[in-house]
Amino acid sequence: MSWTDERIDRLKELWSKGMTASQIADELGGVSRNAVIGKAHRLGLQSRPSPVKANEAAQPKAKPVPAAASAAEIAPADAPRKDPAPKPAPPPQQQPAAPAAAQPQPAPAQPQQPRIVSVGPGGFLRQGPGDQQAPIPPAPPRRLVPAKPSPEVADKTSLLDLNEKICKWPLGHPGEPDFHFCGAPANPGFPYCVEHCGVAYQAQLPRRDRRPPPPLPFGGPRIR
DNA sequence: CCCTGATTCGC
DNA sequence: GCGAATCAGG
Repeated sequence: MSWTDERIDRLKELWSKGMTASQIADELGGVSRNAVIGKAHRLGLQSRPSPVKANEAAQPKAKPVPAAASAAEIAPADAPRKDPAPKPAPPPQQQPAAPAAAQPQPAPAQPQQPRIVSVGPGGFLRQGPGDQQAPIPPAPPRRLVPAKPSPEVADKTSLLDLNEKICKWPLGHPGEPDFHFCGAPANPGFPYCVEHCGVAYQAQLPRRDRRPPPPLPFGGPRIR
C-alpha cells in the first residue's frame, strides 16, 4: 500500500487528533505502526510525548556502560565516607577521669570491678545479694567532635562528596574499606572525567558492523 | 510481557 | 522515500 495524498491527509488528521500510531495504522490499513511513525516523521508532523524522550538533556549519542554507571549510583550507603557528619562518639570510657596525657600506662589497675557472680540472659552481669553497688557513673557530658577519617579513606572522594562537578567513577568495590570515587573534575555534561568518559562511552557502530553472534550461555553444542 | 514513539539504515 | 528492526521508557 502506498502513501497516496488521501492517505497522507488521513494520517495527518488522525495524528494531530492524538491517535496512537498503532490506531492510525489500523485505521488506514495496509501499513504497520512503524510505517505510520516513519511517515509522520518524514512529513515533519509534530512529535508527541514519547515515553523514551522524557529526558531532554540527552546530548550524547552513546550509551553509558551500565556496569560502571550503576555501580556509581547504587553504591551502598555504608561505603566509607570522609568527613562524616557528627559521628557518634566512641563508647564512653569507664574511667572518665583519666585523660590520655595523665596516664601513660595503657592498662591501669581497676580497683572497683564488681565481683561477677553469674551472667544473666543477654549477657548482663548479675550481682550477688550482698554485692549491691552504686550504679556505674555515667560518663560526664562531652562535646561531640567529628571523628578523624581512617587513614585509608583520608583524601578519598566518598559517596557524600559526589556532585555534578566531579567524576563519579567508582574505584575499588562498594563495601571495601578504601572504596571511593575518582573525584577528578567531571567532563561538563557527563558524570565522569574525560578519562573515565573514554571508558564509559563508546561510539555506536553501524548495525552491520556490530558483532551479531549472541552469547550462548547454555545449550550450545559442545565443541571438542 | 504488553504498550508507546524515536531512530537507524538496508533496500 | 519506505518501513522493519531496534531502542528505550512506561
